[in-house]
Amino acid sequence: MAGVRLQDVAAHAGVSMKTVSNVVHAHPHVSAAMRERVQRAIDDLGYRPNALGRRLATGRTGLIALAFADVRLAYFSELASLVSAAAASTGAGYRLLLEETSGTIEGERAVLSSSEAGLVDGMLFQPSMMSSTEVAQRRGDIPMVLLGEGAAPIGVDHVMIDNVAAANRATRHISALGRTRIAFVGHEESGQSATSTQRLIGYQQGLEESGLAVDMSLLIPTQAIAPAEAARAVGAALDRGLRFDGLVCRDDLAAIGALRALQERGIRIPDDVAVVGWDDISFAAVTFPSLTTIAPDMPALARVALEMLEERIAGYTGLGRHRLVDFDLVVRESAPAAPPA
Amino acid sequence: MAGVRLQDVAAHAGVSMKTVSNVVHAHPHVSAAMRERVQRAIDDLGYRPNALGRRLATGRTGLIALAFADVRLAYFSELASLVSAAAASTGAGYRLLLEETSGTIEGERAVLSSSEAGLVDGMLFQPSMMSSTEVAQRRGDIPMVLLGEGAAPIGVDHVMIDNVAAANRATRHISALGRTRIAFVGHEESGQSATSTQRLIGYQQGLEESGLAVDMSLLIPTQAIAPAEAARAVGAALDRGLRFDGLVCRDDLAAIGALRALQERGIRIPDDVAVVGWDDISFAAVTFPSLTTIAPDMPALARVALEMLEERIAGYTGLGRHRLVDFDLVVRESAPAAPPA
DNA sequence: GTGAAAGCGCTAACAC
DNA sequence: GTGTTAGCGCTTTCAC
Repeated sequence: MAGVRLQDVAAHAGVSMKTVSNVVHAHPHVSAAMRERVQRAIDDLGYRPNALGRRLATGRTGLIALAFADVRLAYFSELASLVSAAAASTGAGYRLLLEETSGTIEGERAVLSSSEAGLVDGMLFQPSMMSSTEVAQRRGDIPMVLLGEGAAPIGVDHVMIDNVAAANRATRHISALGRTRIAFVGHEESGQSATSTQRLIGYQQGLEESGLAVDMSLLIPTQAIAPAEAARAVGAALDRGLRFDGLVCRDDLAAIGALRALQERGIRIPDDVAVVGWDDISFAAVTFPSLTTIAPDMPALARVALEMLEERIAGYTGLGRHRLVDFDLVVRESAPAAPPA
Repeated sequence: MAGVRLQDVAAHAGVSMKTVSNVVHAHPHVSAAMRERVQRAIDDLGYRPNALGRRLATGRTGLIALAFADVRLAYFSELASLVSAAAASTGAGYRLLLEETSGTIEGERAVLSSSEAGLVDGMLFQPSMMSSTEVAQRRGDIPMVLLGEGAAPIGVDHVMIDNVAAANRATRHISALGRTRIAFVGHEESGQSATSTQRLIGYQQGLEESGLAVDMSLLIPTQAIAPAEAARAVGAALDRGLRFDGLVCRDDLAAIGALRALQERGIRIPDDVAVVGWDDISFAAVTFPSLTTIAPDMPALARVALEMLEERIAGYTGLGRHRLVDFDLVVRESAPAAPPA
């Protein structure tokens, strides 16, 4: 039955609204008899509290926005699922409002400047393009935690993994296999993201620590974050004669594309080229060969981000905190462990 | 500035709330001078209308729930992205609330019986387990459109593709390649879903129409909808001596797993076994070999579902409508087109 | 064209 | 323990 109000239940049970409210909220101080009487009225009428009324009165909506480029990217859908579960199991039982920015600056602006206030209690935002100054300007006063590699404004919390360290580790894993020409694929051709920049720095570090020279010709940029585009770029590089025996990929999507480009040309993985991906998306375990990849501790990331957001929602106004969560290198077939020395 | 109310703007501008409201809503009957004066006050104070107040007053929240098993499944994340875009571009500019059921009956119940009313204007729901009678009982009176293969209660709208026809088509595509032992993989071992049932019927039809006998031993069930599980099941079947030269997969996830199981054993695709998937998820185009697969017209599905939902939200109360959207067979490497006869 | 006032459904402080 | 009542911020009818 729609349109049954707290008022109606109270009238039906012959009590006041407050008493009904007490029963609905399982307040301790209600006599059993009263509780039963009210409950009967609730059931009779099929009463369901109206979320909006409650929310207006309490000022809390129980909703948090999760904003990122595109759910179709496996990394983000896995993040969304984790955050959704973590948010639901929090004390407040938050639900998730999904916001896609399509990775464009316009999309990101739209998400931040949505003219209405108060719809969500807070926001988890992974910018792709927006500078930290613009984030600072545009976010209203909504509690916010930033995800990912971009710099964070001074007052905003931020969670990420140490991308430089991870890329370094991936690169050294390949060099430990005795590979000496290690390429990198998947960074933007122009307008490079903070993510790519950090991973490239780590890659370079890894080469240097392995005693390998950095060779700019081994950098294979792509025009989009998509396997097909990575396949095209790697294929083109191979076809114009570029040779390498190891490949660090900006993400698993690039790795999957690279796998295809290599296999199409009869190049064996890992024998001829060892490949390391990034993100450990679920498909990484079932490609053939399966992908060795950097696995961010996603559950921790979701948890930490949500914890900080809850603190912000609760009123914490300290300076922006910067948290690193762990990562691991998951070793699979595309770049196996080095044989013991 | 937080906490600036319509009231405050009115006071600041020295006008009534109604006038401010008129300006905010770009009402025609406001003098230019007044409009400017009010606008200045809005800007001065940094006023942003509070979503909750508005929603309480209008009764519309501008939110719709999208409920399905798990966003991490590529089919669902692609659906979510499409629906999100379509919803945003609708007149009402709906935003998406993401609800995951984890494909369990408990999860589905939780989504339907969320005790609060009024949070969302309507709901798009793809049940995996719940019977149509239970859906009918549990959905309150919230406007709802069902997605997917399950039967719909009499009063509820429903969109899907013709699964029987699609499975038939997939099967005949393989038989047209001259294959005679065509297996099916990916249906549940027990507690079979409506989805699997319909696809199996179409598979059987396709065999019969191709003059092939149905052989129950060629049915390879899996214990979960996941590539790794399909790889295990197909691998086990091969290892115990099952032989087939064609494979219809319940979905692309099963197909990806099957690809791996076959390749691990040196079986060539499509030469030894032709494989057809289902859903045309983005990875289907970049596996090696790439997947021939059933491609539902997802944009149409999102559009039709949303249209019907909007009509329901607007008050339409007719009987449940049942809409089929188109599908196509996308031919790629894993099961190429038959050579001309 | 602009203003006053009555809700929308609920919560919570305060009184009984 | 239970009832009263004043909001939460906005929309909207109806006067002016």
